Amino acid sequence: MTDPTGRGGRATIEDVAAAAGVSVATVSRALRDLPNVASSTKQRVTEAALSLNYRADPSARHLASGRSRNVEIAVPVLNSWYFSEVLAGAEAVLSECGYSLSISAVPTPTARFDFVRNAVASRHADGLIMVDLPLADLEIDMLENSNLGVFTIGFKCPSFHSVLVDNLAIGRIATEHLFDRGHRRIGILTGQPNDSLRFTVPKDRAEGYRQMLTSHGLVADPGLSCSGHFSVDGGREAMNQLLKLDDPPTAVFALSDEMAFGAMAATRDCGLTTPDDVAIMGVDGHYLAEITGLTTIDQHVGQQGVVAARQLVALLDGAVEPARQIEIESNLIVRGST
Amino acid sequence: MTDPTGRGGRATIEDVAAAAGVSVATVSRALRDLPNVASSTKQRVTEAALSLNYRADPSARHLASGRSRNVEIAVPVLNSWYFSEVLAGAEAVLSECGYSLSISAVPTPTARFDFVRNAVASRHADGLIMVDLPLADLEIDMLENSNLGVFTIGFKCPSFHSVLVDNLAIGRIATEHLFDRGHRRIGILTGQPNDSLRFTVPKDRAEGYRQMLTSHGLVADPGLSCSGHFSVDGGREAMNQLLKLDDPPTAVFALSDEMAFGAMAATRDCGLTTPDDVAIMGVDGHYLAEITGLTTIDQHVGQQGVVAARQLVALLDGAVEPARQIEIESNLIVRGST
DNA sequence: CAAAGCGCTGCAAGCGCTTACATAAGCGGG
DNA sequence: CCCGCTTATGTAAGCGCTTGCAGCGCTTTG
Repeated sequence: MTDPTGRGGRATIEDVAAAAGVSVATVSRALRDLPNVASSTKQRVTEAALSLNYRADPSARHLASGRSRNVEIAVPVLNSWYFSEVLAGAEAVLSECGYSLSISAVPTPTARFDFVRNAVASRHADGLIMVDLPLADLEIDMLENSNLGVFTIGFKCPSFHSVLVDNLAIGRIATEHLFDRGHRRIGILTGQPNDSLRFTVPKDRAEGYRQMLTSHGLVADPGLSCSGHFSVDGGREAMNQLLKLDDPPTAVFALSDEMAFGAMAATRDCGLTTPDDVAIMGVDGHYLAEITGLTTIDQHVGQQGVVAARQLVALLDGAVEPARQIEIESNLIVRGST
Repeated sequence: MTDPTGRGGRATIEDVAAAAGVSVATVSRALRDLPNVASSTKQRVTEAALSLNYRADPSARHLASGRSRNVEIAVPVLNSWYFSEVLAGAEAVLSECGYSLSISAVPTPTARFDFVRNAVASRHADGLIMVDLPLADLEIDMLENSNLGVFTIGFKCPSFHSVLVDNLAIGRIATEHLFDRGHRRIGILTGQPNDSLRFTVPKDRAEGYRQMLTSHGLVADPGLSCSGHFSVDGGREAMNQLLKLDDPPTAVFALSDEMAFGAMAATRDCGLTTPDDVAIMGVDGHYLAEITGLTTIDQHVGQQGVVAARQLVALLDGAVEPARQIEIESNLIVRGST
């Protein structure tokens, strides 16, 4: 088993062919379960491949067939709960389907442009999954002309398939929940207005919030809205702003769980308690929301990665025409913070 | 710019050669800054490549040169703060150095074996980074005979280069800190004894804890030690055990921040407060430790990924012989929980 | 019984690069 | 002025696969 070929444990298709007493073409066909291979031959080849620990070279395969069986996933940052959850979901499906997964962190518009251009030009992947990276027109153009399979997660792009949550509904459900709890002064911690990432997400959720207030005959008080970075610190700072008000809100809707964590910390630092002095809720279904008692709206992040990967594989394997837009359901989880 | 070649935006080296009026060999050399290319020629080639948006096909390059300029990183799970932090650090360095990054989740010993075998046989990467995945002898054998560059993070493996923290010291420092705070009944939340992942980590940290107690003339009371899964829930359950004791510890050393989060939740659920009723500290430098006021030992996880990647690139590029074992410093961060 | 069809296999031409090796200039010294 | 050396470029042989096509032996059919 240890290095039978003397080439670093690596056997080529020719070694297998020699061992099985057939041509390389037959080996290739047998190992890929193509038709027109006698079952006795297939068995001999399979055994030879197994005993040589043969695995087809992905690069050679790519070069010859035009398909790399690799997909690349781009996220704004890697060290974030949200994106690692997506990654985990996608990886599970892709490895299961025999695809390899490359990752890239794409933190700026420039990096995004370079990423797209490189993906199109180098063609090292058959498909792309872009997570929370709204594309510029030029980038869309390049991708459209590239015959790469493209899926987006977290933002809509008419040219490509996408996996989405209904952020409008999320905003409404959250606000409704706080309203049901008796709150009438409901604040909101939104994302940075000109945040280059997660573009439409905060906008839509905030819009849902406004809609729900309106439908209850309330008006969205701009004074109760504070924007910060989509992060723990952003939430903390924004919350501090709201708590400084003469008449602060009795409940706050944070647009992400991490912002909500920050808000809870800010609240605690001011000597206030949750939910008595101020109720707080977030969105995401963060794994620490349970432990911190945070009410949240679970948007099944891992599932988004799973679905996108599954559909992308279907697209690349040409089995079925996958749905162009898939909505992942989200659901309210009520905990102590409200 | 949009699809000048009519081939999905993809130009080959031949297109560039034609555009620059030279042979493909010259293009290849010019674009890789090899010597013996006239600077005028190099410029013409560079311009042609730019205007065609040419990027060498990585697979063709791999096939021809034997080097893939790809590294693969294997982690037990992807959706975990720790591993995503490592990933982020490694990705930043690798992409900077022109390497692509493939990832694999390797949750079981079987998966690990398959991963190693596949990496060796398919040879799709030049190098491997194994994070917290102690290798079996057979796997070490395969890798040794494979001329893949191998780096390990979080565990020692004499055959390969590794990036480590001094877990013994971490255990000592943590215990010392609690001792300094006046605690004499110091409990510990350790990892599962037969946890197939993060093998030696809990063992070493617990050993440091014991050493420090001993050096202060105390004995490690086995009754104050409780093992659970290296996770929030694991910490919570283990802490619940300790709190049920007739004479519970006044301070608890959790072997990871996530366990500490669980422990804090358990404490709160019992109506006790931190640090007055029981002090708690963790290890990691988790991004939510600050917000939760958790005293921790920052082990600079992202930095571990950075260093491993940087050294691996040096190894693969053959520039310098990288150090075989690199220790990342860790430092105590004192917060409200103690 | 010849022709046609089918199942299985081999041959060989690439896929887009890299890299030995060959070749062609240009240049200075004997 | 020729030889040998250096420098710049081209030629072509792969790298390890896939795949269109041809070919072989059989069975089926008119």
